[in-house]
Amino acid sequence: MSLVEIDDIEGGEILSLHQRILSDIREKILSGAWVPGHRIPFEHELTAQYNCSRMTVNKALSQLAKAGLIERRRRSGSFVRQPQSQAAVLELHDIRIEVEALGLPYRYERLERLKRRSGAEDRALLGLSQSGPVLALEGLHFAGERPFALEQRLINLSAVAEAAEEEFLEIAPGPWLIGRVPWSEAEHRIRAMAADEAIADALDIDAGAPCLVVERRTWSAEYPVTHVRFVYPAESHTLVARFTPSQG
Amino acid sequence: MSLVEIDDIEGGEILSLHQRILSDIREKILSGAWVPGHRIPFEHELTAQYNCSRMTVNKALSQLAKAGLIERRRRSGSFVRQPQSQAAVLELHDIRIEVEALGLPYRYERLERLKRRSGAEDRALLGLSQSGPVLALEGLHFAGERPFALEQRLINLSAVAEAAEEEFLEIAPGPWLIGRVPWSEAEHRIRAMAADEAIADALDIDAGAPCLVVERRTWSAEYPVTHVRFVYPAESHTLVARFTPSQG
DNA sequence: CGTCCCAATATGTATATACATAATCGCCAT
DNA sequence: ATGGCGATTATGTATATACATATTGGGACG
Repeated sequence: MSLVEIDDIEGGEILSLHQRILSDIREKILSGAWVPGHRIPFEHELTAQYNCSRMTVNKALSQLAKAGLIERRRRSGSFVRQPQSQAAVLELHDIRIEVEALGLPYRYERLERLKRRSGAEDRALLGLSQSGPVLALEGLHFAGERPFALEQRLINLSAVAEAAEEEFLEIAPGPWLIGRVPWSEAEHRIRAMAADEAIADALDIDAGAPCLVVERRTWSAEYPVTHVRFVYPAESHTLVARFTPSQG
Repeated sequence: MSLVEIDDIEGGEILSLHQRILSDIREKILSGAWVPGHRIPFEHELTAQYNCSRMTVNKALSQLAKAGLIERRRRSGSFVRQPQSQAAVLELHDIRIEVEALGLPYRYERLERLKRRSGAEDRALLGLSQSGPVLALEGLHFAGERPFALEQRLINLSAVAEAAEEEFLEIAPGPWLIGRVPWSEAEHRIRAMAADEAIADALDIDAGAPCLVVERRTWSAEYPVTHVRFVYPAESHTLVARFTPSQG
Protein backbone atom coordinates (compact mmCIF):
# COMPACT_ATOMS: atom_id res chain seq x y z
CA MET A 1 0.00 0.00 0.00
CA SER A 2 1.23 3.43 -0.83
CA LEU A 3 2.21 5.75 1.98
CA VAL A 4 0.46 8.61 0.27
CA GLU A 5 -2.90 6.90 0.50
CA ILE A 6 -2.48 6.64 4.23
CA ASP A 7 -1.93 10.33 4.60
CA ASP A 8 -5.24 11.84 5.60
CA ILE A 9 -6.26 15.06 3.99
CA GLU A 10 -6.40 17.22 7.08
CA GLY A 11 -2.76 18.10 7.01
CA GLY A 12 -1.43 15.14 8.94
CA GLU A 13 2.16 14.12 8.46
CA ILE A 14 2.92 11.28 6.14
CA LEU A 15 3.25 8.32 8.42
CA SER A 16 3.48 4.64 7.77
CA LEU A 17 0.69 2.65 9.32
CA HIS A 18 3.18 1.15 11.69
CA GLN A 19 4.26 4.59 12.90
CA ARG A 20 0.72 5.78 13.16
CA ILE A 21 -0.28 2.93 15.43
CA LEU A 22 2.82 3.59 17.50
CA SER A 23 2.18 7.27 17.96
CA ASP A 24 -1.54 6.82 18.55
CA ILE A 25 -0.90 4.49 21.44
CA ARG A 26 1.97 6.54 22.81
CA GLU A 27 -0.28 9.58 22.78
CA LYS A 28 -2.99 7.72 24.69
CA ILE A 29 -0.51 6.63 27.33
CA LEU A 30 1.40 9.87 27.72
CA SER A 31 -1.76 11.95 27.80
CA GLY A 32 -3.03 9.77 30.61
CA ALA A 33 -6.09 8.64 28.68
CA TRP A 34 -4.80 5.13 29.22
CA VAL A 35 -3.50 4.96 32.76
CA PRO A 36 -0.92 2.45 33.95
CA GLY A 37 -2.51 -0.95 34.30
CA HIS A 38 -5.03 -0.25 31.57
CA ARG A 39 -5.38 -3.05 29.06
CA ILE A 40 -4.85 -1.79 25.57
CA PRO A 41 -6.85 -3.36 22.74
CA PHE A 42 -5.87 -6.84 21.64
CA GLU A 43 -3.86 -7.24 18.50
CA HIS A 44 -6.87 -8.54 16.63
CA GLU A 45 -8.89 -5.51 17.71
CA LEU A 46 -6.23 -3.11 16.49
CA THR A 47 -6.01 -5.16 13.33
CA ALA A 48 -9.68 -4.43 12.75
CA GLN A 49 -9.43 -0.81 13.87
CA TYR A 50 -6.57 0.06 11.54
CA ASN A 51 -7.63 -2.39 8.88
CA CYS A 52 -4.23 -3.97 8.62
CA SER A 53 -2.58 -7.29 9.33
CA ARG A 54 -1.65 -8.61 12.73
CA MET A 55 2.04 -8.48 11.84
CA THR A 56 1.91 -4.73 11.50
CA VAL A 57 0.15 -4.32 14.82
CA ASN A 58 2.48 -6.80 16.42
CA LYS A 59 5.56 -4.91 15.24
CA ALA A 60 4.25 -1.69 16.74
CA LEU A 61 3.33 -3.29 20.05
CA SER A 62 6.64 -5.12 20.26
CA GLN A 63 8.39 -1.82 19.85
CA LEU A 64 6.34 -0.20 22.59
CA ALA A 65 7.12 -3.14 24.83
CA LYS A 66 10.83 -2.82 24.14
CA ALA A 67 10.66 0.87 24.97
CA GLY A 68 9.08 -0.09 28.28
CA LEU A 69 5.82 1.74 27.75
CA ILE A 70 3.68 -1.36 27.78
CA GLU A 71 3.92 -4.85 29.12
CA ARG A 72 2.68 -7.81 27.14
CA ARG A 73 1.24 -10.91 28.73
CA ARG A 74 0.29 -13.97 26.77
CA ARG A 75 -3.30 -14.94 26.98
CA SER A 76 -4.03 -11.73 28.90
CA GLY A 77 -3.20 -8.90 26.56
CA SER A 78 -1.00 -5.81 26.68
CA PHE A 79 -1.00 -3.36 29.54
CA VAL A 80 0.25 0.16 30.13
CA ARG A 81 3.28 0.10 32.40
CA GLN A 82 4.26 2.46 35.16
CA PRO A 83 6.73 4.96 33.75
CA GLN A 84 10.08 4.34 35.31
CA SER A 85 13.18 6.27 36.11
CA GLN A 86 15.91 6.11 38.66
CA ALA A 87 16.41 8.44 41.54
CA ALA A 88 18.90 8.43 44.34
CA VAL A 89 18.51 6.93 47.74
CA LEU A 90 15.72 7.80 50.09
CA GLU A 91 15.34 6.94 53.71
CA LEU A 92 12.78 4.44 54.82
CA HIS A 93 10.46 6.77 56.60
CA ASP A 94 8.53 6.12 59.75
CA ILE A 95 5.44 8.24 59.96
CA ARG A 96 5.28 8.29 63.75
CA ILE A 97 8.72 9.86 63.85
CA GLU A 98 7.81 12.40 61.23
CA VAL A 99 4.69 13.44 63.09
CA GLU A 100 6.41 13.64 66.44
CA ALA A 101 9.17 15.67 64.88
CA LEU A 102 6.48 18.22 64.11
CA GLY A 103 5.64 18.35 67.80
CA LEU A 104 2.21 16.83 67.23
CA PRO A 105 0.58 13.88 68.95
CA TYR A 106 0.58 10.77 66.80
CA ARG A 107 -2.23 8.24 66.46
CA TYR A 108 -3.00 5.36 64.14
CA GLU A 109 -6.49 4.18 63.37
CA ARG A 110 -7.47 1.13 61.37
CA LEU A 111 -10.16 1.61 58.78
CA GLU A 112 -10.33 -1.81 57.21
CA ARG A 113 -8.90 -5.28 57.51
CA LEU A 114 -9.52 -8.07 55.04
CA LYS A 115 -8.01 -11.50 54.65
CA ARG A 116 -8.27 -13.01 51.20
CA ARG A 117 -6.59 -15.04 48.52
CA SER A 118 -4.46 -12.79 46.36
CA GLY A 119 -6.09 -11.72 43.12
CA ALA A 120 -4.21 -10.62 40.04
CA GLU A 121 -3.91 -7.05 41.29
CA ASP A 122 -2.60 -8.14 44.68
CA ARG A 123 -0.02 -10.31 43.03
CA ALA A 124 1.06 -7.50 40.74
CA LEU A 125 1.54 -5.14 43.67
CA LEU A 126 3.41 -7.64 45.79
CA GLY A 127 5.35 -9.16 42.93
CA LEU A 128 4.00 -12.62 43.61
CA SER A 129 3.98 -15.26 40.94
CA GLN A 130 1.49 -17.57 42.61
CA SER A 131 -1.73 -17.01 44.42
CA GLY A 132 -1.76 -17.22 48.19
CA PRO A 133 -3.27 -15.67 51.30
CA VAL A 134 -2.82 -11.95 51.82
CA LEU A 135 -3.94 -9.43 54.39
CA ALA A 136 -5.27 -6.14 53.07
CA LEU A 137 -5.18 -3.25 55.54
CA GLU A 138 -6.25 0.34 55.35
CA GLY A 139 -5.60 2.88 58.06
CA LEU A 140 -5.09 6.51 58.90
CA HIS A 141 -2.11 8.20 60.50
CA PHE A 142 -3.11 11.27 62.48
CA ALA A 143 -1.09 14.32 63.44
CA GLY A 144 -3.13 15.79 66.25
CA GLU A 145 -6.71 15.82 65.10
CA ARG A 146 -5.90 15.99 61.42
CA PRO A 147 -5.34 13.01 59.12
CA PHE A 148 -1.69 13.07 58.10
CA ALA A 149 -1.50 10.12 55.74
CA LEU A 150 -3.64 7.30 54.42
CA GLU A 151 -2.05 3.87 54.38
CA GLN A 152 -3.13 1.03 52.11
CA ARG A 153 -1.18 -2.12 52.71
CA LEU A 154 -0.94 -5.68 51.52
CA ILE A 155 0.88 -8.26 53.57
CA ASN A 156 1.97 -11.55 52.07
CA LEU A 157 0.77 -14.06 54.67
CA SER A 158 2.88 -16.80 53.12
CA ALA A 159 5.91 -14.80 54.22
CA VAL A 160 4.51 -13.46 57.51
CA ALA A 161 1.96 -15.95 58.77
CA GLU A 162 1.68 -14.37 62.23
CA ALA A 163 0.24 -11.21 60.75
CA ALA A 164 -3.01 -13.10 60.21
CA GLU A 165 -3.58 -13.12 63.99
CA GLU A 166 -2.99 -9.41 64.47
CA GLU A 167 -5.85 -6.93 64.42
CA PHE A 168 -3.81 -3.77 63.76
CA LEU A 169 -6.51 -1.69 65.39
CA GLU A 170 -4.22 0.95 66.83
CA ILE A 171 -0.85 -0.47 65.97
CA ALA A 172 0.42 0.58 62.59
CA PRO A 173 1.54 -2.43 60.54
CA GLY A 174 4.80 -0.76 59.50
CA PRO A 175 6.57 -0.80 62.85
CA TRP A 176 4.99 -4.18 63.65
CA LEU A 177 6.50 -5.71 60.53
CA ILE A 178 9.91 -4.13 60.95
CA GLY A 179 10.16 -5.71 64.38
CA ARG A 180 9.42 -9.18 63.05
CA VAL A 181 10.60 -9.47 59.48
CA PRO A 182 14.09 -8.48 58.47
CA TRP A 183 13.92 -6.90 55.05
CA SER A 184 16.67 -7.34 52.55
CA GLU A 185 15.45 -5.13 49.77
CA ALA A 186 12.95 -2.37 49.18
CA GLU A 187 11.67 -0.36 46.30
CA HIS A 188 10.06 3.05 46.43
CA ARG A 189 7.80 4.61 43.87
CA ILE A 190 6.89 8.22 44.27
CA ARG A 191 4.35 10.09 42.26
CA ALA A 192 1.66 12.72 42.37
CA MET A 193 -2.02 11.94 42.11
CA ALA A 194 -5.36 13.68 42.34
CA ALA A 195 -7.41 12.57 45.35
CA ASP A 196 -10.41 10.49 44.39
CA GLU A 197 -13.60 10.55 46.42
CA ALA A 198 -12.55 7.86 48.85
CA ILE A 199 -9.14 9.34 49.51
CA ALA A 200 -10.46 12.87 49.81
CA ASP A 201 -13.01 11.65 52.32
CA ALA A 202 -10.48 9.81 54.43
CA LEU A 203 -7.94 12.63 54.45
CA ASP A 204 -10.56 15.35 54.84
CA ILE A 205 -9.48 17.24 51.74
CA ASP A 206 -11.22 18.18 48.51
CA ALA A 207 -11.64 15.62 45.78
CA GLY A 208 -9.16 16.31 43.01
CA ALA A 209 -6.67 17.91 45.38
CA PRO A 210 -3.07 16.91 44.65
CA CYS A 211 -1.54 14.19 46.80
CA LEU A 212 1.90 12.73 47.12
CA VAL A 213 1.88 8.96 46.81
CA VAL A 214 4.73 6.87 48.16
CA GLU A 215 4.58 3.18 47.44
CA ARG A 216 7.02 0.75 48.95
CA ARG A 217 7.58 -2.89 48.22
CA THR A 218 9.72 -4.89 50.57
CA TRP A 219 11.41 -8.24 50.15
CA SER A 220 12.99 -10.56 52.64
CA ALA A 221 15.44 -12.85 50.91
CA GLU A 222 13.54 -13.18 47.62
CA TYR A 223 10.15 -13.34 49.31
CA PRO A 224 7.84 -10.39 48.79
CA VAL A 225 6.75 -9.28 52.24
CA THR A 226 4.55 -6.26 51.88
CA HIS A 227 3.36 -3.55 49.61
CA VAL A 228 2.29 -0.28 51.12
CA ARG A 229 0.92 2.90 49.66
CA PHE A 230 1.03 6.13 51.64
CA VAL A 231 -1.10 8.97 50.41
CA TYR A 232 -0.25 12.42 51.77
CA PRO A 233 -2.12 15.62 51.15
CA ALA A 234 0.25 17.74 49.07
CA GLU A 235 0.59 20.51 51.66
CA SER A 236 1.47 18.20 54.50
CA HIS A 237 4.48 16.50 53.13
CA THR A 238 7.81 16.87 51.39
CA LEU A 239 10.30 14.08 51.01
CA VAL A 240 13.88 15.10 51.51
CA ALA A 241 16.92 13.19 50.38
CA ARG A 242 20.44 14.42 50.81
CA PHE A 243 23.45 12.68 49.37
CA THR A 244 26.92 12.84 48.00
CA PRO A 245 27.99 11.34 44.69
CA SER A 246 29.18 7.77 44.66
CA GLN A 247 32.20 7.03 42.57
CA GLY A 248 30.63 6.64 39.20
CA MET B 1 10.55 -23.18 14.01
CA SER B 2 11.24 -24.14 17.56
CA LEU B 3 13.59 -22.05 19.63
CA VAL B 4 15.25 -25.16 20.94
CA GLU B 5 16.40 -26.19 17.51
CA ILE B 6 18.18 -22.90 17.14
CA ASP B 7 20.10 -23.38 20.32
CA ASP B 8 23.45 -24.80 19.39
CA ILE B 9 24.76 -27.59 21.48
CA GLU B 10 27.89 -25.86 22.74
CA GLY B 11 26.16 -24.26 25.67
CA GLY B 12 24.94 -21.12 23.99
CA GLU B 13 21.94 -19.36 25.42
CA ILE B 14 18.59 -19.97 23.85
CA LEU B 15 18.15 -17.08 21.46
CA SER B 16 15.71 -16.44 18.72
CA LEU B 17 17.30 -16.12 15.33
CA HIS B 18 16.38 -12.49 15.34
CA GLN B 19 18.20 -11.91 18.60
CA ARG B 20 21.19 -13.89 17.44
CA ILE B 21 21.62 -11.80 14.33
CA LEU B 22 21.26 -8.69 16.45
CA SER B 23 23.87 -9.68 19.00
CA ASP B 24 26.27 -11.00 16.37
CA ILE B 25 26.30 -7.69 14.57
CA ARG B 26 26.40 -5.65 17.75
CA GLU B 27 29.39 -7.67 18.84
CA LYS B 28 31.19 -7.01 15.58
CA ILE B 29 30.59 -3.29 15.89
CA LEU B 30 31.31 -2.89 19.58
CA SER B 31 34.45 -5.00 19.38
CA GLY B 32 35.72 -2.79 16.58
CA ALA B 33 35.90 -5.61 14.06
CA TRP B 34 33.62 -3.54 11.88
CA VAL B 35 34.81 0.02 12.08
CA PRO B 36 32.59 3.05 11.46
CA GLY B 37 31.91 3.42 7.78
CA HIS B 38 32.20 -0.30 7.15
CA ARG B 39 29.48 -1.73 4.97
CA ILE B 40 27.82 -4.63 6.68
CA PRO B 41 26.56 -7.54 4.56
CA PHE B 42 23.46 -6.97 2.47
CA GLU B 43 20.22 -8.37 3.68
CA HIS B 44 20.31 -11.09 1.08
CA GLU B 45 23.80 -12.10 2.18
CA LEU B 46 22.73 -12.36 5.81
CA THR B 47 19.68 -14.25 4.66
CA ALA B 48 21.99 -16.83 3.14
CA GLN B 49 24.42 -16.79 6.05
CA TYR B 50 21.77 -17.43 8.70
CA ASN B 51 19.57 -19.46 6.40
CA CYS B 52 16.49 -17.44 7.19
CA SER B 53 14.09 -15.11 5.43
CA ARG B 54 14.78 -11.53 4.54
CA MET B 55 12.06 -10.36 6.95
CA THR B 56 13.94 -11.73 9.90
CA VAL B 57 17.16 -10.08 8.83
CA ASN B 58 15.32 -6.87 8.05
CA LYS B 59 13.76 -6.75 11.48
CA ALA B 60 17.13 -7.11 13.14
CA LEU B 61 18.77 -4.47 10.96
CA SER B 62 15.88 -2.06 11.43
CA GLN B 63 16.31 -2.40 15.15
CA LEU B 64 20.03 -1.71 14.95
CA ALA B 65 19.30 1.33 12.83
CA LYS B 66 16.79 2.61 15.36
CA ALA B 67 19.32 2.09 18.12
CA GLY B 68 21.71 4.25 16.12
CA LEU B 69 24.38 1.62 15.64
CA ILE B 70 24.06 1.43 11.88
CA GLU B 71 22.82 3.62 9.09
CA ARG B 72 20.86 2.21 6.18
CA ARG B 73 20.97 3.58 2.66
CA ARG B 74 18.77 2.34 -0.13
CA ARG B 75 20.54 0.87 -3.04
CA SER B 76 23.85 1.22 -1.18
CA GLY B 77 23.58 -1.01 1.85
CA SER B 78 23.92 -0.63 5.60
CA PHE B 79 26.90 1.00 7.26
CA VAL B 80 28.36 1.17 10.74
CA ARG B 81 27.79 4.63 12.19
CA GLN B 82 30.20 6.83 14.07
CA PRO B 83 29.86 6.00 17.75
CA GLN B 84 27.29 8.24 19.32
CA SER B 85 29.24 10.34 21.77
CA GLN B 86 27.12 9.80 24.86
CA ALA B 87 29.17 10.57 27.92
CA ALA B 88 27.87 8.41 30.71
CA VAL B 89 26.46 11.13 33.00
CA LEU B 90 25.76 10.23 36.55
CA GLU B 91 22.65 8.58 37.78
CA LEU B 92 21.22 11.84 38.97
CA HIS B 93 18.00 12.18 37.21
CA ASP B 94 18.84 13.06 33.64
CA ILE B 95 15.66 13.82 31.81
CA ARG B 96 17.07 13.14 28.38
CA ILE B 97 17.90 9.62 29.44
CA GLU B 98 14.48 9.10 30.93
CA VAL B 99 12.79 10.28 27.78
CA GLU B 100 14.98 8.24 25.50
CA ALA B 101 14.40 5.21 27.68
CA LEU B 102 10.76 5.59 26.73
CA GLY B 103 11.77 5.39 23.10
CA LEU B 104 10.76 8.96 22.42
CA PRO B 105 12.71 11.75 20.75
CA TYR B 106 14.01 14.23 23.28
CA ARG B 107 14.16 17.97 22.89
CA TYR B 108 14.87 20.89 25.19
CA GLU B 109 13.50 24.34 24.61
CA ARG B 110 14.35 27.45 26.55
CA LEU B 111 11.45 29.61 27.61
CA GLU B 112 13.21 32.33 29.54
CA ARG B 113 16.66 33.52 30.50
CA LEU B 114 17.35 36.31 32.91
CA LYS B 115 20.54 37.55 34.51
CA ARG B 116 20.09 39.48 37.75
CA ARG B 117 21.41 40.16 41.20
CA SER B 118 20.00 37.59 43.61
CA GLY B 119 16.99 38.74 45.56
CA ALA B 120 15.88 37.35 48.88
CA GLU B 121 13.98 34.48 47.29
CA ASP B 122 16.91 33.53 45.08
CA ARG B 123 19.22 33.47 48.07
CA ALA B 124 16.80 31.30 50.01
CA LEU B 125 16.56 28.79 47.21
CA LEU B 126 20.29 28.65 46.59
CA GLY B 127 21.27 28.88 50.22
CA LEU B 128 23.35 32.01 49.65
CA SER B 129 24.14 34.36 52.48
CA GLN B 130 25.20 37.33 50.37
CA SER B 131 23.78 38.86 47.25
CA GLY B 132 25.48 38.20 43.94
CA PRO B 133 24.80 37.60 40.23
CA VAL B 134 22.52 34.70 39.32
CA LEU B 135 21.13 33.31 36.10
CA ALA B 136 17.45 32.39 36.11
CA LEU B 137 16.40 29.92 33.45
CA GLU B 138 13.13 28.36 32.51
CA GLY B 139 12.76 25.66 29.90
CA LEU B 140 10.71 22.73 28.72
CA HIS B 141 11.80 19.14 28.23
CA PHE B 142 9.84 17.42 25.48
CA ALA B 143 9.14 13.76 24.89
CA GLY B 144 8.17 13.75 21.26
CA GLU B 145 5.72 16.57 20.79
CA ARG B 146 4.51 16.50 24.36
CA PRO B 147 5.96 18.54 27.22
CA PHE B 148 7.51 16.10 29.66
CA ALA B 149 8.77 18.41 32.36
CA LEU B 150 9.12 22.08 33.15
CA GLU B 151 12.46 23.20 34.52
CA GLN B 152 13.00 26.32 36.60
CA ARG B 153 16.61 26.88 37.49
CA LEU B 154 18.84 29.29 39.29
CA ILE B 155 22.58 29.24 38.70
CA ASN B 156 24.95 30.93 41.06
CA LEU B 157 27.20 32.89 38.70
CA SER B 158 29.74 33.50 41.44
CA ALA B 159 30.37 29.78 41.38
CA VAL B 160 29.97 29.19 37.62
CA ALA B 161 30.91 32.41 35.84
CA GLU B 162 31.04 30.83 32.37
CA ALA B 163 27.32 30.11 32.52
CA ALA B 164 26.69 33.81 31.93
CA GLU B 165 27.94 33.42 28.34
CA GLU B 166 25.75 30.47 27.52
CA GLU B 167 22.36 30.93 25.90
CA PHE B 168 20.88 27.51 26.83
CA LEU B 169 18.53 27.77 23.88
CA GLU B 170 18.44 24.08 23.07
CA ILE B 171 21.00 22.79 25.52
CA ALA B 172 19.56 21.86 28.87
CA PRO B 173 21.52 23.47 31.68
CA GLY B 174 21.66 20.22 33.68
CA PRO B 175 24.03 18.30 31.41
CA TRP B 176 25.95 21.49 30.69
CA LEU B 177 26.62 22.03 34.38
CA ILE B 178 27.51 18.45 35.09
CA GLY B 179 30.20 18.61 32.45
CA ARG B 180 31.78 21.68 34.01
CA VAL B 181 31.16 21.78 37.72
CA PRO B 182 31.98 18.86 39.95
CA TRP B 183 29.33 18.64 42.64
CA SER B 184 30.06 17.40 46.09
CA GLU B 185 26.65 17.36 47.62
CA ALA B 186 23.02 17.51 46.60
CA GLU B 187 19.64 17.65 48.23
CA HIS B 188 16.35 16.56 46.78
CA ARG B 189 12.93 17.69 47.81
CA ILE B 190 9.98 15.86 46.37
CA ARG B 191 6.39 16.87 46.73
CA ALA B 192 3.04 17.08 44.99
CA MET B 193 1.48 20.29 43.82
CA ALA B 194 -1.51 21.53 41.89
CA ALA B 195 -0.56 23.12 38.58
CA ASP B 196 -1.12 26.86 38.59
CA GLU B 197 -2.06 28.74 35.45
CA ALA B 198 1.48 29.27 34.23
CA ILE B 199 2.58 25.68 34.80
CA ALA B 200 -0.60 24.25 33.31
CA ASP B 201 -0.07 26.39 30.26
CA ALA B 202 3.54 25.35 29.80
CA LEU B 203 2.88 21.65 30.30
CA ASP B 204 -0.35 21.62 28.34
CA ILE B 205 -2.42 20.24 31.19
CA ASP B 206 -5.41 21.54 33.13
CA ALA B 207 -4.93 24.12 35.84
CA GLY B 208 -5.23 22.42 39.21
CA ALA B 209 -4.03 19.08 37.85
CA PRO B 210 -1.63 17.28 40.19
CA CYS B 211 2.08 17.56 39.45
CA LEU B 212 5.16 15.95 40.88
CA VAL B 213 7.76 18.51 41.88
CA VAL B 214 11.40 17.57 42.30
CA GLU B 215 13.72 20.26 43.59
CA ARG B 216 17.45 19.82 43.75
CA ARG B 217 20.09 21.96 45.30
CA THR B 218 23.70 21.24 44.47
CA TRP B 219 26.90 22.30 46.17
CA SER B 220 30.47 22.17 45.02
CA ALA B 221 32.78 22.25 47.99
CA GLU B 222 30.67 24.54 50.17
CA TYR B 223 29.60 26.79 47.32
CA PRO B 224 25.98 26.60 46.26
CA VAL B 225 25.97 25.94 42.54
CA THR B 226 22.42 25.64 41.38
CA HIS B 227 18.84 25.17 42.42
CA VAL B 228 16.50 23.46 40.02
CA ARG B 229 12.83 22.65 40.16
CA PHE B 230 11.37 20.05 37.82
CA VAL B 231 7.62 19.94 37.46
CA TYR B 232 6.16 16.80 35.94
CA PRO B 233 2.53 16.16 35.07
CA ALA B 234 1.40 13.46 37.51
CA GLU B 235 0.65 10.89 34.83
CA SER B 236 3.98 11.20 33.13
CA HIS B 237 6.26 10.39 35.95
CA THR B 238 7.06 8.07 38.79
CA LEU B 239 10.30 8.18 40.69
CA VAL B 240 11.70 4.79 41.48
CA ALA B 241 14.33 4.04 44.07
CA ARG B 242 15.49 0.57 44.90
CA PHE B 243 17.88 -0.18 47.69
CA THR B 244 19.14 -2.54 50.32
CA PRO B 245 19.74 -1.71 53.97
CA SER B 246 23.21 -0.39 54.63
CA GLN B 247 24.11 -2.88 57.31
CA GLY B 248 22.70 -6.44 57.15
C1' DC C 1 30.02 14.98 -24.70
C1' DG C 2 26.42 15.84 -21.69
C1' DT C 3 21.67 14.94 -20.42
C1' DC C 4 17.70 12.33 -19.71
C1' DC C 5 15.53 8.17 -18.75
C1' DC C 6 15.22 3.42 -17.63
C1' DA C 7 16.76 -0.81 -15.50
C1' DA C 8 18.86 -2.81 -11.63
C1' DT C 9 19.34 -3.04 -6.80
C1' DA C 10 18.79 -2.61 -1.73
C1' DT C 11 15.96 -1.21 1.57
C1' DG C 12 10.94 -0.09 3.47
C1' DT C 13 6.46 -1.61 4.44
C1' DA C 14 2.71 -4.58 4.44
C1' DT C 15 0.09 -9.07 3.82
C1' DA C 16 -1.29 -13.88 4.62
C1' DT C 17 0.06 -17.85 6.79
C1' DA C 18 1.94 -21.19 10.05
C1' DC C 19 3.24 -23.04 14.17
C1' DA C 20 5.23 -22.39 19.05
C1' DT C 21 4.58 -20.86 23.69
C1' DA C 22 2.53 -19.28 27.84
C1' DA C 23 -1.30 -18.22 30.62
C1' DT C 24 -5.91 -18.69 31.83
C1' DC C 25 -10.60 -20.58 32.10
C1' DG C 26 -13.72 -24.01 32.90
C1' DC C 27 -14.79 -28.71 33.26
C1' DC C 28 -14.40 -32.82 35.75
C1' DA C 29 -13.15 -36.10 39.15
C1' DT C 30 -11.87 -36.45 43.73
C1' DA D 1 -14.23 -26.70 47.94
C1' DT D 2 -9.83 -28.44 45.62
C1' DG D 3 -6.65 -29.88 42.42
C1' DG D 4 -5.47 -31.45 37.90
C1' DC D 5 -6.03 -31.27 32.96
C1' DG D 6 -7.26 -30.07 28.43
C1' DA D 7 -9.20 -26.40 25.41
C1' DT D 8 -8.88 -21.77 24.37
C1' DT D 9 -6.67 -17.57 23.59
C1' DA D 10 -3.16 -13.92 22.91
C1' DT D 11 1.24 -13.23 22.04
C1' DG D 12 6.10 -14.68 19.87
C1' DT D 13 8.64 -15.90 15.96
C1' DA D 14 9.42 -17.09 11.38
C1' DT D 15 8.31 -17.77 6.32
C1' DA D 16 7.11 -16.54 1.55
C1' DT D 17 5.40 -12.99 -1.12
C1' DA D 18 4.34 -8.50 -3.06
C1' DC D 19 4.88 -4.01 -4.20
C1' DA D 20 6.79 0.82 -3.00
C1' DT D 21 10.70 3.85 -2.79
C1' DA D 22 15.24 5.71 -3.20
C1' DT D 23 19.53 5.61 -5.46
C1' DT D 24 22.90 4.26 -8.63
C1' DG D 25 24.78 3.06 -13.09
C1' DG D 26 24.58 2.70 -17.81
C1' DG D 27 22.72 3.35 -22.30
C1' DA D 28 20.10 6.09 -25.86
C1' DC D 29 19.93 10.23 -28.07
C1' DG D 30 20.43 14.99 -29.17
